[in-house]
Amino acid sequence: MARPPRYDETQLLDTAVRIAADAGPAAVTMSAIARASGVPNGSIYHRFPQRLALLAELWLRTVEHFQTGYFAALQSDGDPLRAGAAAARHVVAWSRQNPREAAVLLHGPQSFGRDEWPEEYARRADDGNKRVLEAVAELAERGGATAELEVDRVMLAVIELPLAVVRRYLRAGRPLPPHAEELAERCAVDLLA
Amino acid sequence: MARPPRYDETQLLDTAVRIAADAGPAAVTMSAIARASGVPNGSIYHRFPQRLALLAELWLRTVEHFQTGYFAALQSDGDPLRAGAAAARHVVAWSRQNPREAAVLLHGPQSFGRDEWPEEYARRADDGNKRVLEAVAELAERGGATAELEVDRVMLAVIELPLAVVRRYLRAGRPLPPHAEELAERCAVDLLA
DNA sequence: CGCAATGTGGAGCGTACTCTCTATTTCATG
DNA sequence: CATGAAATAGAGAGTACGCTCCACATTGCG
Repeated sequence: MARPPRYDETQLLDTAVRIAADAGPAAVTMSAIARASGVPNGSIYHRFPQRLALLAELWLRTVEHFQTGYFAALQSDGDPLRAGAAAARHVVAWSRQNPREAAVLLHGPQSFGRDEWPEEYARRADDGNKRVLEAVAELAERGGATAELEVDRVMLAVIELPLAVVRRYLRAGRPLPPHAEELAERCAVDLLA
Repeated sequence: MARPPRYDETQLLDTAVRIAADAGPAAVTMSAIARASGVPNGSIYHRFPQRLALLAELWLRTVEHFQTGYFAALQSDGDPLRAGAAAARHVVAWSRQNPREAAVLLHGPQSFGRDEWPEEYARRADDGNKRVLEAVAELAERGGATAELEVDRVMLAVIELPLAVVRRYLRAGRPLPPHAEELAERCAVDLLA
């Protein structure tokens, strides 16, 4: 016995991602989302109690979307070298298929107000981070890397380095070249070997 | 026959760098600089005609400061492998000595309004970029790399990868660990070999 | 000392943004 | 059809920021 919702969070977050990718996180204002989506100002506050909650959801939705595929790639192969290669390749491939979400990822949580998020969101972000760190640490162990410097190198190979490849092109406003996956995978393998 | 200046650009830019490093580029407002430096609002506009000019100078001063040492490292050795290793190590060492400026570097020019800079500043930024690209391309050539994928790999090894090492720690708010230089150099060598 | 030249300092205008508040709309149900 | 729960819509209060303006201060020089 109630009026059905006319807008949903997804629609608003999609608009917010588009704005963030095109004009940076600072441009993701409630007014901008209202203008771009046609949803009135007040209706947005019906879905998100405050701007920081919207930014937090925007970040978490994006990073969690990324991580599902990333974990799958990391565990796709028993051989740690091949698993690492698959993970590195996945980062680039996913970014190619989701360039706007990739742009969000590259900005990092701080740009979306991470330090002022309500506890609940901060915890969700920490959990996700922890899962990634554990998965990569396990990969390093399977590969025989134990020293801190060795683990750092694995982390670099399967996360930071492929992201650096993506960043290099997206920051310049250019699309990813066809050989980007190849580049990231080969470099990752070289660092892991 | 005139009143001597009481404040100078350096003082204001130093404050701006501190704010940018601690709270992000968006926090670098004219009001924030005025509050943090004790220089009145109006006096800042005596040095910088508009906010974007200040942001542009902040970015350019930082990146040019970085590049002087970087070029020296790139040309420090005739052997391309050793030169690349020195460059990678320099990126980390410089970031360790200048953590706030390094934080600025990691944000990238877009975060400082690059797309809306007056022509003059945009050109200066382009020139600096071009010099770096040329220097790295020359290094790649000396190392026998000619294919586009090979040049990209060199670019990754001597710029993006060491920056990724720095980013990993600074983004988390932690200081660079003692072995960071070693990590960046070894990984760079592996990618160059 | 008076003058010209340059720098200062802070009040304040216009704008944009976050968030609130409330009248209004919509729909399942009795 | 009347009712009430849930959602909408948009005006507007409060705040911060970019930038302007101009009365005033500080110097070197004649």
